Amino acid sequence: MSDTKTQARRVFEQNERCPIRNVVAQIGDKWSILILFALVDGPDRFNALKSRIQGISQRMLTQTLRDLERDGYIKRTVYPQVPVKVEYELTELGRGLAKPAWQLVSWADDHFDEINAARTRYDEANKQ
Amino acid sequence: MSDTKTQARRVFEQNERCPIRNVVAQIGDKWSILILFALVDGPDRFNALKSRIQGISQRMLTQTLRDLERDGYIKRTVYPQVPVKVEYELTELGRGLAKPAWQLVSWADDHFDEINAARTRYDEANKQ
DNA sequence: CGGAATCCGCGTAGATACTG
DNA sequence: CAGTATCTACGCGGATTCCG
Repeated sequence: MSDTKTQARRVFEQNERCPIRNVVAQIGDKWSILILFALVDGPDRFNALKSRIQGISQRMLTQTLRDLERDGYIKRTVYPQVPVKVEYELTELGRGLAKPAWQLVSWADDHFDEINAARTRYDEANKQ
Repeated sequence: MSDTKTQARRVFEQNERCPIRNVVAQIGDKWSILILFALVDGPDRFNALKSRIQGISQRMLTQTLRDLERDGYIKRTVYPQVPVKVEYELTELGRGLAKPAWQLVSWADDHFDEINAARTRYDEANKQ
C-alpha cells in the first residue's frame, strides 16, 4: 500500500522518467500490443506477421518492430540466405510485458458489452 | 488456455468489435490512464485535476473526461451553486479497469531501468 | 523477402480567447 | 469555476516507389 502510494505520486510527474507516461506512449500506439500478442506463440517472419495483422502497412510494421526491439521486447534475427529470412521473437522482457498487457485486454474483452452499453446510453442521452 | 486461444485469434481482426484494438484506441491515448489513476483515491474537481495532472490542457482534460464518461468509466456530477462545482469520480467499471491498468504500469515501473538499458544499448549499437 | 525513402493527408492536441 | 469555440501545427500513419 505504501508502495502503491509511492507509485501513485509518480503518476503525475511530467518528467520523462515517469514510467506511466513512458509505457503508455510506447505501447499505447496503434500496433505495438497487436505485434506483441502476435509473437507470444513463437517467432515469426516479417511478411507472415504482416499478413496476420490485418490492416498494418509495411512501413508501420517495420517501424513498430524497430521500436519494440529498441526497448528490448523483441529480438531480431537475420538468416543470411537468398532471399533473406528475418525472424522476430519475444525476449524474456517482452514475454513479461505480455502478461499484464493480456490481463488488461482480457478485462476489456470481458466488459466489452458493458462499455458499449454505456456508450449507447451516453449517445442517446446527448443526441440532438 | 483454450479460452486464451480463443481470444488470441480475435487479436488480429480488423473488426471494429475487436476488443484489443478498441481498448488500446480508447485508453492508450496520452491522458486517459493518467486521469483514471488521478481518480482512484476518490472524486475530484475539474481544476483540481488539471493542476494535479501536469501538462494537460483544459481542452484535453475536458475531452478525455467526456470520452471516459461516455464509456462508463467516470461519473460526472454538477452541483448547481455559484460558481458551479463539478465533480468527477470513477464508476464501478472505472475502478475495475484501473486494476489491470495498474498491473501494467506497475510492471513498467519495475522494469523501467531494464528498458532504458536496452534503449541505450540499441542506440549505442546503431549510432553514427 | 524484407526492408528504406519519399510524399502527403488527416486527425490529435496545443494555444488562445471568450462565456454561463 | 468549468467549460466552449476557433485556429493552427505537428506528427502519425497510409500509399507508393525503389533497393540489396
